[in-house]
Parts: sequence; structure tokens; C-alpha cells
Amino acid sequence: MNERSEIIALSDPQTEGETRRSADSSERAYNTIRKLLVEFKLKPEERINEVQLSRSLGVSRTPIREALNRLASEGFVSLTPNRGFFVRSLSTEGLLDLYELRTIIECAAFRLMCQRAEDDQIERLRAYWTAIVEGYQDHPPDVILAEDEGFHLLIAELSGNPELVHQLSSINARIRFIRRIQIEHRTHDKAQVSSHSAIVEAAMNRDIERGVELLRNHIEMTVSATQQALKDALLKVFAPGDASSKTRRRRA
Amino acid sequence: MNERSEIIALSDPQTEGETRRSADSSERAYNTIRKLLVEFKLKPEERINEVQLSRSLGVSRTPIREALNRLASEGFVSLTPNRGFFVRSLSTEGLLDLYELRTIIECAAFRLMCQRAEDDQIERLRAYWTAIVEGYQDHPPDVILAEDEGFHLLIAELSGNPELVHQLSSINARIRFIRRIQIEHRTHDKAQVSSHSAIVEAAMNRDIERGVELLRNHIEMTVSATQQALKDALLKVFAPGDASSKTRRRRA
DNA sequence: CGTCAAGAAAGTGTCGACACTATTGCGTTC
DNA sequence: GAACGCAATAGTGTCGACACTTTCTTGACG
Repeated sequence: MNERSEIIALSDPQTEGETRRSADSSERAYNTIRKLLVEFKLKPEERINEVQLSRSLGVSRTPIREALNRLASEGFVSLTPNRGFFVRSLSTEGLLDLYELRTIIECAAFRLMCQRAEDDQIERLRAYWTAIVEGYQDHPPDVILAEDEGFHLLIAELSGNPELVHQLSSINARIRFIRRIQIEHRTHDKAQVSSHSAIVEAAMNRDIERGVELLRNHIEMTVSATQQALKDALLKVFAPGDASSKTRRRRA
Repeated sequence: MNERSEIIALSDPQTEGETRRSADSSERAYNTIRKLLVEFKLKPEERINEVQLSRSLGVSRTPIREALNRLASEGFVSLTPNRGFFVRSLSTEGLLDLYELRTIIECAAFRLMCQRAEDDQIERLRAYWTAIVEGYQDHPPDVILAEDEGFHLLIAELSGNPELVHQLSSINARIRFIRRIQIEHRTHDKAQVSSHSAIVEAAMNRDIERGVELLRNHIEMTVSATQQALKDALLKVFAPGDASSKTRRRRA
């Protein structure tokens, strides 16, 4: 029984018993597949079988392919002509590059925010943070992650440049899987909290240099933990006993 | 005869008379449609008719849709559920945001290049520029544009971060249409040339601050010209007599 | 005359099928 | 027994068709 017969329900289960095709299964396929990627249900370097996926999700291959194309331009998967889609690899360098890009975007966003945002907008940032800071460390990992991303996204929004928001969202999605693992480790929660508070303070003082410095440290701090998290991720993904030789190929 | 019956040949015309479907028409559709967008054959805000396009390109709707999905995640077009794809609007703010993002990426790339690149890599940059500087101003606009993009992309490559290359490529593609118009105006060729030379020099001296400053000016210089270019673009696109009221909608 | 509604037309979203390509397994040859 | 090639299988790329949604047209009603 090689056929993986488990049915992965689409995020939004269709409430109707009728077969009538209703809404936008392409969008749902996108969300579902992205989740599979984030959660390592689809493993790095693995070839994605469209037919199998379409059976699992209960839709035809068309919406699957549309979703995969989107995911390809976002960097989640890659497309090799006539061979299909492959899950993005889980290389350390790739991740570090992504973190570096994130730092660049965030620092620039902070700078622009300080230069452009009105006081009441900065106040929104402060309010956002104080609203969640209380129970921050006690929240479940997913919530912490969402709150953290929300904080940084808000800075991007306050920069006044929607492109920055878009870029940051995209980057966040791609590093989310590893961040979640990091957060589960609970390595430096306290440092995170004080970082955020300090960033808010710098924003209120419009102190660009300090804010940029804080952000840089804030992100680089997590980068150091990424190395360890990656090892754990690899262990978690290629379960013990799973001879990963199938995916271990020569690399140019 | 409302049906626009002109056949737009795909970039790579099929040499065989036989109808047999050969290679990757999705990729070709992507390139062709992107060119149509860049050249304003498809006008801003316009709704894209998939059937019409597929007839023009001589392929079915499937590869058209795949191409459009890719173009959507790259920001060339937008997708409204059940209504289809629309050409990205030609708003000034949007373009300025993009230029701003470009400045951010490029300055960061320069910084990283100075910190990381070997001397012989910097030499490659110098060589690239000296190789093209001679006839630079006499080249046709498309060539100038390609050479300029190549120069900046090379800096991104030398930063050692492939993500920066990818981002910059994507940005370039999106602002290419307006840059081409700018270049056709031939406003400040000489300034461009000397900018590039100065940037190379700063790179060889590993003078980050100077290089960043040069880049910032270099790009912002073109931004000022963008305003004018945009007006021209609008005129060019919505030909005289074409009552553009159809596309002129209220904006929030 | 303008407004609105119902029907017609146009267009998108998804499907199943088929052509072509890559991969796997098997038999042949040395 | 190993390397090679060939057939069988699995999988992607594209197509034409159809269901559903939006948009346009037309005609009734105020």
C-alpha cells in the first residue's frame, strides 16, 4: 500500500454534501499546500506528485497547479520543466540569506516610519505592543509567532510603503516553519520582549540609529539560534529509521 | 469587428508545420504576456480576457492562466475572484514605492559586496562597466536598459545573497516599462555614466558610505524624471481620442 | 423617459482526458 | 554478473468542454 491514502481535508471544508463545485478551490489549495510545506508534511527536496495531491485535497489537478505556480514564484517550491515541482530545500545558507533580507527590509521600514509616521501612528505601535506584552511568554508558540510577525508588519505598514509590507509578509511565510521551531525551544523569550519594548521606545523618540541597531541585533540574535533549530528540524523531518537516501542526491 | 483579430506570435515561433504540441508553451506565454504588459499593449487597469489572449497566442487557456498566476504574484497583474485578471495600475505612488524598495535593496547589496567580495570579483564589476561604457550613450534604449540592469544586478550578485538578486530582478521587471520611456527621453545619460564610474570606484575603495550615497542619488535622480515620464506614458497609452473614462474610476 | 428585472451573452473556474516526457524494471548481450 | 538498451509505467503539460458567475441587453413598468 504505497498509495498514501490519507485524505487531507481542505482548510475550509465544504459544508454541502452536494458535489457542486462552489468557491475558489484554487485559493484553498494554495493555503492548504502552503501549510503542508510549513509543517514539513511535504519534505524538503521532495518531488511533489500532483495527482496524489489532487486526490488528497479532493480537487482536480488544475487548481493544484495554480497553487503550485504561485508557491513557486514565492520561493516555496521550484519547478523543473517536465519533471514537476520540488519542495524548496532546507539549506542553512538559504535561510541565512532570507534572514539577511529580512533585516534589510525591516531596518529600512523602521527608518522610513521614523521619518514619516504621525505621532498617533507610532502610538498605534506602542498600543499594539503593550496590548500583547502581558501574557506574551505564556502564549502558545503559534500565537507568539503571529504576534511577533504582527509587530514587525505594523512597522512596515507605518513606513507608508506597501511594497515593504508585501515583501516582509512573503519573507515571513518562508521562514515561518523554522521560526516556529525556534520559538518552541523558548530560548530567549525575555530578550525578545525587551527588544520589542526598546524598539517601541526608539520609535517614539524617532531615534533611527538606535532602532536600526536594535532590530539588527534582534534579528541576528535569532539567526544564531537558527543553526541549532535547523538541526532539530532535519531530525524532526527525516524521522529516525527513514533512510533519507532517496532525497540525498549529489549537489553541484 | 470588435474582435481584435491580430495574431500575436509567441516569442519562439514553432518551426514545425505540424500541430504537435512541443515545448513548454506556458513559459512562452509568460514571456509574451510580460512583454505585452511592459510595452503597454495591455493597458493599465484593463481587464485581461483569457479567451482572447489564448486565441492570439495560439494556445489554450491553461498555459495562459499559469502565466497570469505567475505574473500576479510578481505584481504585474492582480486577480479578482470570478472577475479575472487586471493589468496593474499605473499610479505614481506605486512606482515611487517600487523605486524606494529598489534603493533599499541596492544600497544593502552594495554594502554587503564591499564587506564580502574578493578583489577579483570587484574587478569583474569594473571590467563589466569598462566593457560597455564606451558606446553606452549611443546604444539603443533597450540595450542601455539591459546594460544598466546588468550592472546593478552584478552588484547584487557580488553581495553573495541570491535573494537580493531575485528581488532586484523582480523589481526591475516591474519598473522596466517606465524606465524604458525615461531612457528614450535621454534626459541625463552623462550623469548616469559618471554615476556608474563613481560607484565602481567606491567599490574598489570599499567605501561603503560613498557608494550608498551615490546609489541613493543615482536612483533618486531617475525618480524625479519618473513623474514626467509617467505623464508621457499615460499619453502614449491612452491614445488621443480614446476616451479613457472607462478606466478612470473613483479611487479610495 | 428613466428604472429596474429578467433573460442572453460573455467570461472565469474547474474538470477529465490525452499527448508527450521521464523513470523504472526487465531482458539481452558481452 | 554487470552494463546496456528497450518496453512498461508513472507523471507532467496541455487541451476542449462544461458549470457557474458576472456583465450586457432588452423590454416591461412606473
